[in-house]
Amino acid sequence: MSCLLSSPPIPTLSSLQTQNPNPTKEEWLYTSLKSPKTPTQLKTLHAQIIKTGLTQNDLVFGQLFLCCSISNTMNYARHLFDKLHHPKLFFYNAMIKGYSLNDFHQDALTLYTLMRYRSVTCDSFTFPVVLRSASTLGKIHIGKELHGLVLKMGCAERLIVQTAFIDMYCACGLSSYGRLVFDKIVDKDVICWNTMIAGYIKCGEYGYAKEVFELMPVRNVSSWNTIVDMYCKCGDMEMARKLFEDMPEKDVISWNALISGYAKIGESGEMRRLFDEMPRKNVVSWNVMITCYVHNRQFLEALELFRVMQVSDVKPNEVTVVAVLPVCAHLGALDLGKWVHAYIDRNRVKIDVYVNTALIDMYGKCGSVEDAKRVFNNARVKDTFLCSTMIEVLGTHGKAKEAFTIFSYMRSTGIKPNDVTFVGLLKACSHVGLVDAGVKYFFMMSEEFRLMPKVEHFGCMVDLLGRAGHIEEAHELIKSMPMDPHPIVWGALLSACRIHGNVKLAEEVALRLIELEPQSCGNYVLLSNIYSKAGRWDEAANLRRKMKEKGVVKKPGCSSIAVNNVVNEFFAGDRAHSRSKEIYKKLDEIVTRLKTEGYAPCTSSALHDVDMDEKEQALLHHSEKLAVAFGLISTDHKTPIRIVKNLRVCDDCHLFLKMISKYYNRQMIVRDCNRFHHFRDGSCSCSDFW
DNA sequence: GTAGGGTTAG
Repeated sequence: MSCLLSSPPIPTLSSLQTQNPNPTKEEWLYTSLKSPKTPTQLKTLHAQIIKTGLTQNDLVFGQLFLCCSISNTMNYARHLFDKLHHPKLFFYNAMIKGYSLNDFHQDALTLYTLMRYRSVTCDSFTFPVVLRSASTLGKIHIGKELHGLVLKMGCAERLIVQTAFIDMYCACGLSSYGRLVFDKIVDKDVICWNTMIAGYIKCGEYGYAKEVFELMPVRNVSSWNTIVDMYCKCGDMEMARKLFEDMPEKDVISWNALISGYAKIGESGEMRRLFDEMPRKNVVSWNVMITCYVHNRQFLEALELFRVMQVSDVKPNEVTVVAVLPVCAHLGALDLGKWVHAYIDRNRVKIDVYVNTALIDMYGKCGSVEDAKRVFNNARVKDTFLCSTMIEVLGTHGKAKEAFTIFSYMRSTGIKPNDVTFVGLLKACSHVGLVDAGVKYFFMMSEEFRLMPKVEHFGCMVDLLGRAGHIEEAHELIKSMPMDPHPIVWGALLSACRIHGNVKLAEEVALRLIELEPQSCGNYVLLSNIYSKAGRWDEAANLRRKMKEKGVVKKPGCSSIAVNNVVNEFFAGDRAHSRSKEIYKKLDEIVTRLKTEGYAPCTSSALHDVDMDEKEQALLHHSEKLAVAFGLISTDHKTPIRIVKNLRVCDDCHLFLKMISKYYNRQMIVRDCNRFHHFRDGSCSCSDFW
């Protein structure tokens, strides 16, 4: 839908008249076809071409194909193409070029094969385009065949064709073949040299790249940029910096290359200095910066830069929003995410499969499955990533059946699942306890799709079996794993033991885990909770002493809630918020109210070795309780409260939230570190199973 | 020919 919005309208006759007072119908149509169109507009234009009798006019009709390609509607172009009885070479070229520009390289190659089968002779316009597709897909046999053909046809001397061969061979990993072509060329231009250098870099042969660079008789900015980027890619920033300083002239790409070099090694300080210093910035400069901040988990810096970018003279594009959306996802800031989505529509940012994937992930992680589904259904291009993301979202929200439907969709449309797809499916099964389905998918992976289960898949299976109470089977599965079980796998077994009260095995597993990752607090906390629940206070105390000795600090619980686009963070017992007084007052009121309804704090969740009263206090000031209290005083009663927590929700908070949803008649959506809880009318979507 | 992008087990 947003694609419809993003197409500029067809220019009217009057708007063109300012440049050309009397355009002919032909000129008018040709000009119209220069900018992207919606499918409806394309149909209208096609009808006009037929009406005007211009179907024989290669220039106008060919432009229609090219217009389809810039409008992302290659299906329509193909529909028109298939109606032609004997398509001319010109139309094959236009179609292949269209496919290639839209990155449908397989379609480009298939059409090329059809063309050969129909004995249509290619020309020098066909070769570079087909070569590009062949090299992108690494189809060396097509590349070689083309090479033979070109030699036979005698158009091998064209520099552009030669250059395309160098590129193709190098992209297929055969730099020595590329070098043979390169060496035979008599009048090499600078593009040819640059392609050879880039080819060596693609093959990881940096030494040769440098050698060719030094041999160049004339270098342009691109040559320097390529070589500077090469040093950045290897992380040799010293050399990159030296070359950058030596460059006779620099353009924005030179600066971007260097900045992204610092970004890659995480030196955000030096990156920022250069960014502030550069004379002119383009959209890539901003994107490199924002992406780097996101990767370094400097989310607030990323958002701030995105804000500054909007008042700069550079417009954000699809790459920018793909960088920013994960920030919303991470913060669970639904309103902010929705704002970015609206921004995309309002500013006609191109919506491609990356943007859609990021949107689905954002909506999923912000708790709005409905919005995620809407984006999925409207997505014109669906690929493995997009579908896997949708499956993952449905799974974490406990909608296993719908996740299976997406998987069936993938199978019926030929979208190949990958290992991540199966992680999503297995997770979906384990959240709702569908053991049989999980086992089915686990075996399907290798038997039907030739994907070997990785440690992640074993982790999911242990979780699935363990949660459903098949603890022994889960344990057996770990023992039978072909690889070393990652601590996460043992962790899955441990939490199963916790749910099903298997103290004996829990102890064994937890001690092993503590040995494996002595600095991770979670294992101590889990085991200590298990001891406390079993009334083994001494051992719980012992464990805490051990923790202290090893200098392990308990990761503080932190919950965040976004109100009016401001993210409010709360730590347990935190009094830093500006409305702290009101929040604690509200919390007192809630507790008093819920106690009259039968709420009794379940103190076994508290780790502290203190008396009952203090234990209760610590419990009552858990971060999610503070966040909920804040939500209740700062939003109206119809607004669902959305909270993101960094740890797992404890038993007590879970009960507390269920009761609030009933007695305060409030919907609450809580994302903990591994799933969603939708609280409503006194119950939770996880069925107390988490 | 050169800079920037999406999913992943406790």
